[in-house]
Amino acid sequence: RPRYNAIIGSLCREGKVRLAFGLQNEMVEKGIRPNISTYNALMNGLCKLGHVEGANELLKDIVEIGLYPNSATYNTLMGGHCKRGEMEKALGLAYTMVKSGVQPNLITCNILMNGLCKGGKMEEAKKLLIEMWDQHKLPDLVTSTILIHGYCTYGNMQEALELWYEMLRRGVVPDTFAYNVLINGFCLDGNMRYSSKLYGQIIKTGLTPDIITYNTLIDGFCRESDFQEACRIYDGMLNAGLVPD
RNA sequence: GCCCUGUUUUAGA
Repeated sequence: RPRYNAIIGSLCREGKVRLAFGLQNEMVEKGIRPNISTYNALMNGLCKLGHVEGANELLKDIVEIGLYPNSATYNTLMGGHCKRGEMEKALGLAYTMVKSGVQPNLITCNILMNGLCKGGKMEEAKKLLIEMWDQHKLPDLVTSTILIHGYCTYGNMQEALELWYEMLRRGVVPDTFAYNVLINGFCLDGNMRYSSKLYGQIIKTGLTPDIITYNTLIDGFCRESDFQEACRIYDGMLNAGLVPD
């Protein structure tokens, strides 16, 4: 069963939901009962395609079968609503979740945080962050990256930097993903000196810049009409053994 | 090694 779930999970992540449902049928035919993780994966696939109502129907099936929705079940649905900007529904689900005796976890918070930031509700996001501290759900790298991305998107680089340093002070270690977010923020801000500095930091800390790091920098230099530097970055990318996408 | 959260580029309307 775990093997089926793993395959169904990755199919759903790629949006091949039809195939995933086919595999689920195959499981049943072989007498393997799909468990909650199987259904969570399928719900995730539907949500990724924007079919949140389909995922909701699946939730009803889950309960009818006698399976118990867990935190991943609710998190998946909440993420689907957040992606459509339906924050009220997402928050309503958080309430349903608690009422059903399922504890929201850090991922629940991160999903809500992302929904708020993407919707431009940075004040609400800040409130959620405070509430997380109160509930002893310490923000992790993902939480911080979401908030930093939010501030970068709205051009508030000083707030983004403050959060970055606050995160470092807490001993959270950024990965290439997090660096990419901040680099992009400075690129959008036209501050290629800082972007380049951060690129250097990635390497200095023993991390590896990825294709997105390079794409971001190339785009940043092109926006500044510094095509010479953009080409140098491009060459650096090839030297690093990466293939342009 | 079963499921859920964070990053780049995207014309027109």
